[in-house]
Amino acid sequence: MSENINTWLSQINNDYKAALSVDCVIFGYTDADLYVGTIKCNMPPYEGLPSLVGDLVRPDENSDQAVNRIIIEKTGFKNLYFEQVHTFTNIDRHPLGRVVSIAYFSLIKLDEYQRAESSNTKELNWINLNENFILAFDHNQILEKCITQLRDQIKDRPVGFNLLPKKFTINQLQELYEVILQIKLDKRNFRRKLLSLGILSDIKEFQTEVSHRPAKYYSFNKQLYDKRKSDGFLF
Amino acid sequence: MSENINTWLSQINNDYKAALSVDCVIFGYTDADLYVGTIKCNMPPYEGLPSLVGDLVRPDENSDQAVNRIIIEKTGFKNLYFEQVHTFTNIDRHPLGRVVSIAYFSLIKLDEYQRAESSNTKELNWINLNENFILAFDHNQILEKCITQLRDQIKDRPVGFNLLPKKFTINQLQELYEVILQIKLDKRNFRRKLLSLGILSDIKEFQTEVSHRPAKYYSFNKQLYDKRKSDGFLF
DNA sequence: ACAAAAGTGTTGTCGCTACACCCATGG
DNA sequence: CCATGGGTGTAGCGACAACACTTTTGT
Repeated sequence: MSENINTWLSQINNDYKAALSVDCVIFGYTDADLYVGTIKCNMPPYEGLPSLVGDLVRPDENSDQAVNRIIIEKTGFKNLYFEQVHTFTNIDRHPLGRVVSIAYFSLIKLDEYQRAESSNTKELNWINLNENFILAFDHNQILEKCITQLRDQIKDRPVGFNLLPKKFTINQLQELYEVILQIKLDKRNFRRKLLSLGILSDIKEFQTEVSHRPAKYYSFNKQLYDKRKSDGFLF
Repeated sequence: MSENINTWLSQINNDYKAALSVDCVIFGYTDADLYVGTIKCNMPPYEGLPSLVGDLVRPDENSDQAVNRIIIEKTGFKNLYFEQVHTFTNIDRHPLGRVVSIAYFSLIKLDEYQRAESSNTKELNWINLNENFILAFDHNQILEKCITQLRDQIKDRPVGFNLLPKKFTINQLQELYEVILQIKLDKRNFRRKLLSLGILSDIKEFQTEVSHRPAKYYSFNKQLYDKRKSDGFLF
């Protein structure tokens, strides 16, 4: 930091301060498509446009806590996985003054969201990422960065596992990869690869009430993952 | 953002604001080792400890601009490549109050730094990353995150090229990789791999005044890189 | 002629891709 | 018994790792 405490104390006042906000890119996915959850912006000059879900970070919380709060508020999900992506600091990014925004992404299975959607959760508008659309503020830019990051991450980190229910089938995992990366994967190769990583636990459960051969459920084994990570690499 | 402008306007005052700072992890490398550039902290309770180079972001600049300013101040290098890594927001991370810090990393060849070190650049203390040491504030944590990021990045992005002089030899590039990743690489395989990427230009120049066979200089060809990136993947 | 770093090819292995059919269940 | 998605094996190819000697320059 600066060499002099006094410099600090004086600078830290007034216009050296900024409002701190977080913006969440909440991805929602179905069998076929990837969406982003938005709300309607009511601030000129962006009135009426969709915007990402965000809020100011309160004085008594850090940004992760703020994100957690917002996600619970908007989706009702209490332990959703999320990651910090990038911080946007352009001086004119917000009409009301200097607002710095820390961008996060998260991901949710859309039919679970709809099933869970309860009395008190505010409704999100889901926009299909295959369409073109304009968001308020610099939110298109934020969204782009988050999409890129999500795609990069999923290729060499088990982000996908954090994003699925505790138990899932290999095919569900594959669908998630396909939707995120927008490519078609080979069933056999995908299964072989993922199982060979040795980070999935066979929990000896099967689907029920499906009108076809029931699939085996697996869960993500974090211990094995951490162990393997400390040895060498992964994926 | 929030649904109501008034919410915004009122909240944005007072204790909802934070001081905004950047901290730079300036890596320095030699043939054999990787270092981090530090200054001496004079703020209790961390007085006397080394700390990362950082400063407040001024009201008229964004965080990238602040980083650029700091790097020029401390190293004299005008176009050093740098990247944003992560933002640290814990409420008690700074003794003087709420200071949010955006972490960046950069990288410099140590002998160039020493050669260029001029009258007006403040001196940095270079700490070898193989040693154990304690930094002021949460700077050890910031440093860790930056090291991880640098290692991850270099594996699948041409970060390395941005970090070298405009013209460099393949062996210099290899040394950089070896120092950063802390592994020994095979000369032939490295050369083959890098040349096969097709993003290096042979600039038809050779080392001079070396008492051994002079090496060919290459430069990073950004056009080729961008082209290749838009086709498919890379590395 | 010697020291010092630059530069060069081949072979085995492992992981990825491509591809088509049988299995278990519900209706 | 039919429809639906679950689950399996193999062969060819390409990328990566391992490995030692010759070349060019300065002294």
